[in-house]
Amino acid sequence: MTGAPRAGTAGRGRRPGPTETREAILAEAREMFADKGYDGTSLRAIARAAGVDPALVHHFFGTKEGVFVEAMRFPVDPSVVLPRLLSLPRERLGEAIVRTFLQVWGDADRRAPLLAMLRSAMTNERAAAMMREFVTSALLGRAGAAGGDVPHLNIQAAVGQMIGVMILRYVLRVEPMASAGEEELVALVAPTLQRYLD
Amino acid sequence: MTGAPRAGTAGRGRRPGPTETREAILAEAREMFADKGYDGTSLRAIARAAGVDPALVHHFFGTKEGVFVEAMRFPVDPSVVLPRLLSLPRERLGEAIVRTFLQVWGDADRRAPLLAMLRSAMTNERAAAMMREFVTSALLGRAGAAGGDVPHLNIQAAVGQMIGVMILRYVLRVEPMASAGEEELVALVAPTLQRYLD
DNA sequence: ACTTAAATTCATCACATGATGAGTTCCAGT
DNA sequence: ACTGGAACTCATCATGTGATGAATTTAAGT
Repeated sequence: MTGAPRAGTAGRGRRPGPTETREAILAEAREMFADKGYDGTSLRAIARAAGVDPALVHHFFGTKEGVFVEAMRFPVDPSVVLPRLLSLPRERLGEAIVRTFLQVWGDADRRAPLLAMLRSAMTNERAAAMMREFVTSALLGRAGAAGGDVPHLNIQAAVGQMIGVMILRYVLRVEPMASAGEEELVALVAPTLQRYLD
Repeated sequence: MTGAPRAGTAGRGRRPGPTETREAILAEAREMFADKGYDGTSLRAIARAAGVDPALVHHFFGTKEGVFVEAMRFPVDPSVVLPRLLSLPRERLGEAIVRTFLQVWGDADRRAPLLAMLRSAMTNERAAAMMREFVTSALLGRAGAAGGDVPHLNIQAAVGQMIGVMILRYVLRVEPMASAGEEELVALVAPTLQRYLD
């Protein structure tokens, strides 16, 4: 017997076969950041969840912020979605936006990075800066460039409405907001957006 | 010379004169909780800010949660404000609510506990529970009891709108929302609330 | 004046955190 | 077959965390 490494207690060194550990770590990281925010998530907890030594996380991503940045691949590209929305007939804009939000947030995988961003931005200045930047340049910038005559303040009121609803629905999970149906919510808040953006 | 304690390096034991340290600690705590949320604020940081030994914080409040609870004396009593709002003529409700929000949040001292609550609720389950409870029983309960025929979902949409705006204004501090005037905001979002609550 | 209680610090505990450097095992290109 | 690098763990550091118990000084109650 040539002292083959025990199966259960995989020791040191590279594992045989192809490796997908990096992706596994990222997946766990996304989930934990979404759940606890940047500051509330520890490298070691991520490593533990991925069944891996903390140093490996470091090996792949260098620093905690490195993990965060990689984990934040946005699940919705504004440069794709916004033009599509803006090309719609004006009177259907409100409804289309609400539907888009509900669809993206309704899917756990696409919701995770958004939740992570939102949670982290509340207590971490760096994350807040990212989100501020997103709101101002990705949204306001593009909407303005598209021949928009809508005041920035109005756009932000609309963004605020959506952020608030998402918080009540997915962070605080208050009823009945948490389990309201898509149609119900569209009927309720689409007119609000419509009014802001007219 | 009777080895009188040096003035600068106050040593052990009680300080002469009347004592207001407890309040000082609470004040710093409120500020830090508002700034960083529950998890982001450390007992030691509070103590440092108050110029006091960490153990003293413990002496007064027992545990970190104890500090939080004491620091969260709500600066607005729903059982006072809500009836006043609800007794107004229906068509001025939206405006009155927006004005109330802006007033309370405009004052740094009254804003602090609210910000603390909001920030903490995003990452801390216990704080989230407090806030959920607040939304459901303090708001929905009371509004329902006052002969309100407004669906809960509508009320929550209104709450969401206000939460979202406050986040953009006071947490992310995006412009122009951050420095918009009271009248401007009233004109913008009062009609939204009015529609939800009609 | 004496005694109890409150206010305050000091010295610790046990534990979690992010980071680093070195060692081991395997894969891929030659 | 050899070798460079990638994957992976271990041991360890310095620091920060919430909590506790004892010691000291002052204020209040009698």
